[in-house]
Amino acid sequence: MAAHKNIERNTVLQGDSIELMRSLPDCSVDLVFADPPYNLQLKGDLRRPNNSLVDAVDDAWDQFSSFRAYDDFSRAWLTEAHRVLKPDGGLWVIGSYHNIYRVGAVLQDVGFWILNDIVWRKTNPMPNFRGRRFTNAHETLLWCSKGPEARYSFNYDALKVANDDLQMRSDWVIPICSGGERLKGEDGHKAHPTQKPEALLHRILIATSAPGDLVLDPFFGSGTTGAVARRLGRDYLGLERESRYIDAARERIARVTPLAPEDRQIVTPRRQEPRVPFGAVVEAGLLSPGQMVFDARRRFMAKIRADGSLIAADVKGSIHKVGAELQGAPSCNGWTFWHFDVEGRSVPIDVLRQKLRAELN
Amino acid sequence: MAAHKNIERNTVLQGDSIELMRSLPDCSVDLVFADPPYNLQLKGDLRRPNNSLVDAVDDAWDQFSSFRAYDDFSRAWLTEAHRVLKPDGGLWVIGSYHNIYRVGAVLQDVGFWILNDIVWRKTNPMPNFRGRRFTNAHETLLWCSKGPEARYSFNYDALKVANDDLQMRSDWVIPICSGGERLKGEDGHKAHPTQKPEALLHRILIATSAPGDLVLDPFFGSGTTGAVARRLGRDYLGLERESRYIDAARERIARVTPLAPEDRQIVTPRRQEPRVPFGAVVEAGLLSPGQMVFDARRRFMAKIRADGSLIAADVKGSIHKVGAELQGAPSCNGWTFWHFDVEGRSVPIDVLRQKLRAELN
DNA sequence: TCGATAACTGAATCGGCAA
DNA sequence: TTTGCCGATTCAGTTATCG
Repeated sequence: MAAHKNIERNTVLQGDSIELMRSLPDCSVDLVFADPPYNLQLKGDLRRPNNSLVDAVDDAWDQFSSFRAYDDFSRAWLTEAHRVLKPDGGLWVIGSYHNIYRVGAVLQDVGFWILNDIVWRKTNPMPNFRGRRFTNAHETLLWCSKGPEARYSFNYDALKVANDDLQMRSDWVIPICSGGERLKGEDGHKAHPTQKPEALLHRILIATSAPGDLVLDPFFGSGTTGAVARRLGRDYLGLERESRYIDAARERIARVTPLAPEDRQIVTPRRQEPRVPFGAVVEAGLLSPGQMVFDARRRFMAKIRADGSLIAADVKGSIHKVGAELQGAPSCNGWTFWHFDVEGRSVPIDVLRQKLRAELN
Repeated sequence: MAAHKNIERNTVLQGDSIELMRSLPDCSVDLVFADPPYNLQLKGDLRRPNNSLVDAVDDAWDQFSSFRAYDDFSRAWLTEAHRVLKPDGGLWVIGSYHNIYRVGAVLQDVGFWILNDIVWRKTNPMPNFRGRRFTNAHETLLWCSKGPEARYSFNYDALKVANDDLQMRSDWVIPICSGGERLKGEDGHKAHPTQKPEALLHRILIATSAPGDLVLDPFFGSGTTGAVARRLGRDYLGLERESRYIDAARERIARVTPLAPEDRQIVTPRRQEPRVPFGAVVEAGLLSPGQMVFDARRRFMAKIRADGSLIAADVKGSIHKVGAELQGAPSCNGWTFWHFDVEGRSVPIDVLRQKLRAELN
């Protein structure tokens, strides 16, 4: 067996993912997040009805000669991921219908055990311009443990609180990565063709890792995993072949401010409420972990945490629960109770739900 | 090759799905809908495509042998489905994370071409009682053509209209089958463990079949496919092993009232409207040779000639070709690009085509 | 400076028919 | 089998431009 290096944390290694993984020791990472090439098989150009050209993913790294070749590639990196993962660790893989059925079958063959498949429902997908199919409005994530009997970590209560005390479902509604979050090169063009939204990684890391955990991303790309890991106090190790992506990722991660430990804490049990969850408001960046909220008359204050829970003195939980307990009331509608500051004016957080609701539906 | 029977329509055949499919002729069905089992008792059930028995019984019952056995089963029925399907036919398969990645990989291996994966998002899924995973709130459907170059039928316009004039997306929000729709046995218990909602089949049949089409369901179960096919004026052929399910399904389908042909009509696909050449508009005197047409913003002008061609400076040809060349675009729909004056207002020439179409019926 | 409007963009397996 | 032509086809945004 090859000599395995100790892992240096919070770095990006340049090279072939599979070879680099072979240099890592057994059972050394807590979580793997992988966004492998999708093997899109695009033929000609595609134009919008207004004749503009769609900027397709036609990079060499996404080209495979056959399903067989793609399966071999998948088996190679998934085998290494399995070896490198701690016994109680977790694996996440994201893909589309082009590749996820290949990847899913191979990861089962390699020994991983699927815990859930998660659907990322995009609020703003690209339309089907020719009207030949359904709008391809989602991507799929597979969440796995190391084997059928393996233990795994899942912060059930944190997610439930972030989801307004309802169990988090297997379908997640999150916009695609665009606007200010999207990394641009010096030419103003997108720095990476398939940058993932930070909200997606935020939910994944909150759900299935703890502060101090080591997260391996073998297809690091623009470094979304690293950026969110750093913000949430997780360590990361990125593997990436293209130096231009590595440069962009390093710069991006350096700009991230890690949250204070108390702001990334998660809660202990409890429960109830309706649609657009407060956690989504936090994930969307409309409010930030660490930011304060208060009631209309400023008698009570609470601090927002990374999982979408609130904390005030000895009370912690959902926006509803914390509001109720502070008032000594049996219940409370946190959406209308809690406010935040916009240029000195106090505004109920419900406006953010309405804003998000408009986006999500 | 075995002698293949002619297909009797709107019946349920009792027996092993794979064997029964082998008795059907090549290229004889328009659509396959399959809800394959995945809780198989791997005891002598499974046969390879060559009809040999899978030895899952004797092997140590491990993950690998069970996946292999399930793959063999999937390959066998998907191979037959592919053979039996017409060249322009479609395939739908529904499954959950337990089996859909096996099925998806095998159907690609067998030659099917994935057109979309569809997420059936359940509004009322069963909660995760132990709180160890995300609420499993969806199932996955795969929609395929017979191959990468194959044609397929898709009623784009009907779906768009049904969706408030927005393209139908790949995520469908549909409640699970319960209440009055759920078949009950004499004991009051559900008659079938995985009865699918009729709303799901309704959308599938409207989207990818036409009245009179033959729909094959090799795992007929409670007969949802048959019931919806009958209501929508499609023919069905069900295959099912268990006689108790067949009895329930036949009774159920007999109670269905087929829609009147005019009620199952869908919007006329715009692509299928009768073709009207621009020359016919000129011949009908709706526009005159010598008259000028121009684009909406009056950046380009052209003159109509007697043969129904346009001329602008050094460019001449069809309404489409001249529009494309003037814009420097690869193509152009001349009907919507070119306008003419009616009482000072600028109107696309497409209104004249529609007028002519109405006269021609 | 501001509001209205135009232009641009996103992991996309995106024609059919006749000659 | 290949070529050429007809003509059908987009949603939710963000950024840039114009008045």
